[in-house]
Amino acid sequence: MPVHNADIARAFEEIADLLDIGDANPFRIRAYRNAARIVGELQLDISAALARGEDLPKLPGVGEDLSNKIREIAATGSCALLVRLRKSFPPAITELLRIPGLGPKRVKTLYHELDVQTLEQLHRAALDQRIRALPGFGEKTEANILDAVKTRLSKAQRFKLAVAAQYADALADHLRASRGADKVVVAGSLRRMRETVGDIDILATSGPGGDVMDRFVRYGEVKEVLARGDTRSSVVLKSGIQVDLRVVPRESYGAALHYFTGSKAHNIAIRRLAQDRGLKLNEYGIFKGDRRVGGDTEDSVFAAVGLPFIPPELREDHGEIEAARAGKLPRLVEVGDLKGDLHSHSKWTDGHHAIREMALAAKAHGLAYLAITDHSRRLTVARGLDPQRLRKQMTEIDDVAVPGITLLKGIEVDILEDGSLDLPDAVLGELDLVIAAVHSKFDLSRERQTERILRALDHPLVSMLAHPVGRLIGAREPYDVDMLKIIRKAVARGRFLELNAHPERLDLLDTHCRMAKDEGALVAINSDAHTIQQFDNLKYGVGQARRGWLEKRDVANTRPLPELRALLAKEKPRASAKRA
DNA sequence: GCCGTTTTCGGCCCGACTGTTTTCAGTCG
Repeated sequence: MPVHNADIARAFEEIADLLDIGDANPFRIRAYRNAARIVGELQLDISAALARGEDLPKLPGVGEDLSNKIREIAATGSCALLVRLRKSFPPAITELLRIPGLGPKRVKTLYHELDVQTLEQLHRAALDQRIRALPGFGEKTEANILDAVKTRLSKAQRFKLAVAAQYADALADHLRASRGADKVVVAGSLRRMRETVGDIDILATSGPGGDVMDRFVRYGEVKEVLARGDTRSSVVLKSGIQVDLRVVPRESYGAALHYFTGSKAHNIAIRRLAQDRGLKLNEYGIFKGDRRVGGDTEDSVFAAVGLPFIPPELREDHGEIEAARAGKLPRLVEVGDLKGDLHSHSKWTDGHHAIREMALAAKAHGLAYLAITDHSRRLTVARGLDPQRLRKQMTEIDDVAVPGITLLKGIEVDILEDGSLDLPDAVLGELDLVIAAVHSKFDLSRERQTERILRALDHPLVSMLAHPVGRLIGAREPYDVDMLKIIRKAVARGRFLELNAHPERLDLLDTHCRMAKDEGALVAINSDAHTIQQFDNLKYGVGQARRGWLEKRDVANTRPLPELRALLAKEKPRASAKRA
């Protein structure tokens, strides 16, 4: 059984948790948490690399000791320290740390005084009112614990970006009408365009005497107020999502926005840089001694540590600080760069609108070309097209003339289990582009699934691979594939990789975008629109692309139509020549 | 546990809110 990076990361997290409960040196604990994060986000498959005889790369914050532990876990699946720690505390106890309000100190007390080891025992202890008598606990704390355990036992969740954005935008609008409110902006992981968010962070600036905080906690959607202060409050909305609001003076806007946008790892790295320069950075500004030297804008925060502005999507401490210092930040792709959309559906299969309506909507979104790519026959639930209906559809596309936008004839053709395509070459050859997609047999082994897709990419008529890992966020796991092999095949054969912008897909993943860029692949950011409204989703695809460091030149559909056609033709020596 | 043209020892990001306390520990982001 191979040990994945995630397994190593999980082992380090558990060590950190157990050390935490055991009152270890906080900086030692931090070292393990840092290593867990670094390993968990690493592209390189560690155990595979070690198995090939390669050495571990130098990882920041991972020294000799932790490197040895990584090797140990990669080889054995565990490590001696973890085994030893598990003997000093019951292993399930780390679950208790996930309860909001419970940290290592309280968990330790609960364990020593009440022998609480599991969520169920915690629940029982709270119901029996045994917790309130403990030192440092009280009735209120006990009630909060009981509440938190109940929701935990039901389930905690993350929200999809597009869903959270709806709640956030509505609430931000509500707050903008506050007395004294100046700026109201959504920050946090939403601003960084993460595919899911755990909570919503909103920042407001206000002069004295404003009522932003009052309006916030009295907002009609609020189910519960978790905390209420002058500068910070937290609420839970009826939808279950938590929202934190921070209010700062106007001059602190930039420092607060930077701080509140995160990520945490990025913030820590930037604060270290500030420290190195004898500066102190907090959410109120940049300080030299007691003197405030900046912080009104985010630019001033970066400038204080000698860096250019770093776009929010890059702020994960994934090399953006080093790139900024070297003047090598990417110029990230923007929504306005998109000239067309290469994946959409119509009433012919499972779309909801006619081809003409889709064309008008795409044009209204500023696009110059749109590919109609309905499903192929195997997808019977979508009334997939057989060659006959596909040819009929081509005729209709020829007849639909919407000035200002060009329609391309395409298909989203199923990749069958053996890697062959669901329609004959003859009809595929008549199209402008062919998107190949996996819609069945998601659970093939990594080897077979990868081979299946590689074979499809080798097919001379294929232009692009749709939603490469096939996951549905929160609903279906990605299929197991060797993405590096797939990306390299796409490069070798001149195929595009899709970044499907549908909020439930966002597939390519951000990490795969970066891999694709490094390998020189071309990505196409497509809406996969099934309705005229869904062209709006392109912004989420662009957000994901930006998280993956993609620039305009990395994205195929930023090209004007003639260039795109040339790419499609060049990379597919086919059709006319073949039929001749 | 990591790290270093000011350091191989002594630092390690920084502040807000809650609840239980009478001045602050614990937790969170």
